[in-house]
Amino acid sequence: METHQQQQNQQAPNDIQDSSSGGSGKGSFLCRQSSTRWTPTTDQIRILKDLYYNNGVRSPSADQIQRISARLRQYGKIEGKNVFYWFQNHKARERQKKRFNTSTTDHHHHVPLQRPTNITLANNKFPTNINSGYSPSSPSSTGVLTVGQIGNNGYGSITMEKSFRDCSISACGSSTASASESLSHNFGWVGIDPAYSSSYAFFEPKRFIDGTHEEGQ
Amino acid sequence: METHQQQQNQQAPNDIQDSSSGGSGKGSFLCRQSSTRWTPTTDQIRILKDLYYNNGVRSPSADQIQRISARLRQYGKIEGKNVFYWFQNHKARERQKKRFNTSTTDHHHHVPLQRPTNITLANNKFPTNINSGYSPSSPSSTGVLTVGQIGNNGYGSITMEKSFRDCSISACGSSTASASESLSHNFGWVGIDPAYSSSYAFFEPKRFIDGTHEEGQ
DNA sequence: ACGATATGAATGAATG
DNA sequence: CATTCATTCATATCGT
Repeated sequence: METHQQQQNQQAPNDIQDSSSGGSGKGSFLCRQSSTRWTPTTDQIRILKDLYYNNGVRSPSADQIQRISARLRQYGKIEGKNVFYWFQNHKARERQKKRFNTSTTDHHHHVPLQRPTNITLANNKFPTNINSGYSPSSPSSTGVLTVGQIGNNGYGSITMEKSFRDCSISACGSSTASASESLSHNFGWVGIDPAYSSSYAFFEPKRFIDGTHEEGQ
Repeated sequence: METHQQQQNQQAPNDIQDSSSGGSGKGSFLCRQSSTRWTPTTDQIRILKDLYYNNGVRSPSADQIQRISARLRQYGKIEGKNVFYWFQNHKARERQKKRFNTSTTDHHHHVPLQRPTNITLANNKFPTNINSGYSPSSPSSTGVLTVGQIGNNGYGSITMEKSFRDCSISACGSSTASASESLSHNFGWVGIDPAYSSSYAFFEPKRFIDGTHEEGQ
C-alpha cells in the first residue's frame, strides 16, 4: 500500500514506452513491450480512496466509471478500465485479507456493509493495511457527497460532488508533494475499515452486454 | 553462491527493532516504522518449502493459509499474508526463472540471465537460482501439516501469451479536465446522456474491445 | 560502506 | 466476486 509509496508519478502525458529491447542477452522470447500499466498518481489514489471509503463506491457502474476516470484524468493519464480494475482489486483485496483470518466453518453470511455503527472490529488481527494513510473522518471531503446511489433505485447518478481540498496543482510535473500518502507511516495497521462503507449501494445496474450480470452483492 | 539461503536463526522474532542505530543515513527521521517486513525463520522456510515441493502446495486457499500460518507461528511471528505472499512469490519466481531456460533439462551452466527488455535501469533483479536443490526431507520432523492437496501439480505449461489489447479510447486529450468541481451540480444524471450507452465500451478491456461492441445505432 | 542479489510486499491486469 | 499472474518497489543480507 502506501506505507511506502512506490511510485514515481508519471502524471505527465508522457508515455513510458519500453523500447530498448534490442535483444539484449537472452530470453527475448517475450516481448514485454509497453508494460505500460497505469501507475496512479497520488492524487488519483486519494480520490479513488475517497470515493471508496467516504462515498461507499465499490463497484461503480459504467457511468460512474466514465465520470470518475474523466475526473481523474486531470491528474494523469487514465482510462476507464483502470478505474474499473482499481475498484475491483481494492474490494477484492479487502475481502481476501479478511478471509485469511476468518474463514473455515463459516463463510456464508455476507452482510457486508450497511452498518452505520462503528463496530469495533479493531481487533485487526490482520495487518492488511489496505488503506493505510486514510482517515475515516473524511479529512478532505467534509461535505457532502452527493454521490448518490444512496438508496436510490434508479440508475446511477453519481454526481460525485465533493469539495476536494486537494490543492495539489499537480496536473503536470511536480509530484514532490505526495500529500496524504506519506503522512501516515507510523500507524502501521489501520485495519480494514468496513466502517465507512455506509453505502447501501446495492443496485448493480446492468453489467455489460455480456448479460452475465450477477447481482449477488 | 546460488543458494543464497539466508539463514538467520531468529526463532524469537521480537527483533523488530528500528534499525536506526546511529541515526545516520536514510530514513531515520521517521518514527519507528515498525513495518519491518517479515523475516522468515529457517524453520518456517523449511516448512514452507516442504509444503511447496513435497506437497505441491502452490496457491493455498484462504483456509490453508490460515492453518499454515498457525502452524508456522510456533517458529516465529507470522501472519496469513506472509504465507500468502510467500507462495505467490515463490511460485512466481520459480516460474520466472524457468521461463528463460525452458529447454534442455540437461544443461548445467548457469548464466546470469538478464531480464529482457529491461528499461528499468536502477532496479534489475536477476533471476538467479532461488533454491537450487532443496532437500525434500524434513530433518527436524516438526510435523508436516498435511494440508492436503497433494498431487495438484500439473503446472508447467507456460502460457505466455497475453492478448494485449490496449483500448486507448481515451477521449481526445483531457479536455474534460476542467470539470473538476463543477461537474457536480446535478442530482440525477450528469452530463452524459445515457442514450449513448456506448459508454460501456469505455472499460472492461476484454469484453468489448474485440469490435463486437457496436452499439448498433 | 557499497553494490549486487534475494525476497517480502504491493498492486495493476486478467481470467474463471 | 474469487484467484492468479506479472511486474515493480522496498528492504534485508551477503560479498567484496
